[in-house]
Amino acid sequence: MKRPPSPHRPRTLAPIARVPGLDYGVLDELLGYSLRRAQVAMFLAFHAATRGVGVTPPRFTALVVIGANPGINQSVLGRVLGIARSGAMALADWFEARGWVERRRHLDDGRAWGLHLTPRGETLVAAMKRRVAAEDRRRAAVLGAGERRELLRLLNKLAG
Amino acid sequence: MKRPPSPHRPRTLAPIARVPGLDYGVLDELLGYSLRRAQVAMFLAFHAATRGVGVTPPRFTALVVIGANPGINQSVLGRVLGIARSGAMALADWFEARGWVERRRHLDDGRAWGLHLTPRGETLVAAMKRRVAAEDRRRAAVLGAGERRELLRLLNKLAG
DNA sequence: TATTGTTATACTCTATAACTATA
DNA sequence: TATAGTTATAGAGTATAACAATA
Repeated sequence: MKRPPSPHRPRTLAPIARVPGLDYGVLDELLGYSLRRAQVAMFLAFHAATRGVGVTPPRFTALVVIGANPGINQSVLGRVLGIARSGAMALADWFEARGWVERRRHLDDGRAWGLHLTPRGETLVAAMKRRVAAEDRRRAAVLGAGERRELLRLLNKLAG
Repeated sequence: MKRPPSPHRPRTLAPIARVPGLDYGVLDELLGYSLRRAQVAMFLAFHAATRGVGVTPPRFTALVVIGANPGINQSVLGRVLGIARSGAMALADWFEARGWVERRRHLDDGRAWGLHLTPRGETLVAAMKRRVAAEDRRRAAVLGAGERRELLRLLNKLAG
C-alpha cells in the first residue's frame, strides 16, 4: 500500500523526541524550551481533533473569534492573531472559499468588512470547538484537575 | 530617521495582543492556546538575549546540544530538534560558515560527520547561554520562585 | 493624515524525494 | 537493505511595501 502523493503535512506530527543518553545542558532550565516542547505535544492533540479539515491553530483561533464577535473586521482579527493585515486577508479568503465565513459591509465604516460565520460555518465551528476542547483535556489528563487549573493560571500570568 | 531597508524580521516581535472587549470564547479554556501565548511571550525574552546575532531558538538549541554532546551527528541533531535531516544539514552549514562549528569525520563510521564547537563557538555559546538564561529568568520574574519551578514541572509532565 | 482592504513580492522554515557512499 | 549526508525542489506562513477608498 503506497501512500498517496500527499503534498505536505502542515507541521511536525511527532512529539519532539527526548533522545536518551543525550545531555540537554541549560535547556532543561529554560521555560522557553519547556514551553516549546509542551506546545508541540498539545499540537498533536489539536491535530487529532481537526484531522483532515485543514484547520490549523491560527485558523481555529480565527474561527472561534469570528464566531464570538460577529462583524469583527480583518485588521482587528490580524491583531488578535498577531499577524499582518495581509495575512488576515488570506485567512478570510480561505474561509470564504469554503463557505464558512462571509464578508458584509460595515454600516458605519465604508472601508471595513465585517466577518460573520455562515450557518454552515456555525455548525462546523461548534463541532470543532467540542472536539478540540475534548482532545485538549484528554491530552492534559496526565495532569490532575488541580494541576491543569494551576498550569493555566501560570501560563496566563506569564503571557501577561 | 528612516529605518534602513532591513529585509525581514525573523518572527513576531510583539506579544500576541489581548484585544480589550473581545470575546475569546473557548480559547481561554484551552491549554494549547495559553501555551502558545506564553511561548510567544518567552520568545521575546529570547530575542532580547540574542539580538542581532541571527540565532533563532532552534539554532540555539542546536548549539547547546552540540556543545554538550561533542561529536553528535547531523541525523541525531535533527531528531533532537524534531526536523528532517536536510534541515539539520542547513543548520550545520550555517554554523560552519560562521566558524562556530566544525565537522570532523567519525572514526568508526565513514558515513557520519561529528559536529564540534570551535574555540570561537565555545566562547560564543557560553556567553549566549548566560544571556538567554538570564533573560528567561527575568521575563519569568512575574512568577515567584516556587511558581516557576511548578510551571517547569507541569510543562515537562505535559510534554511527556 | 490615518486606517481598511487589497495585491504583489520576498523570505524563512521545513518537508519530500532522489542520489551517493558506507554499513 | 538500511542509514548518513547531500542536493534540489516545493509549500505554508507571514512580512513589507505600495496603492485606492474612506475616515
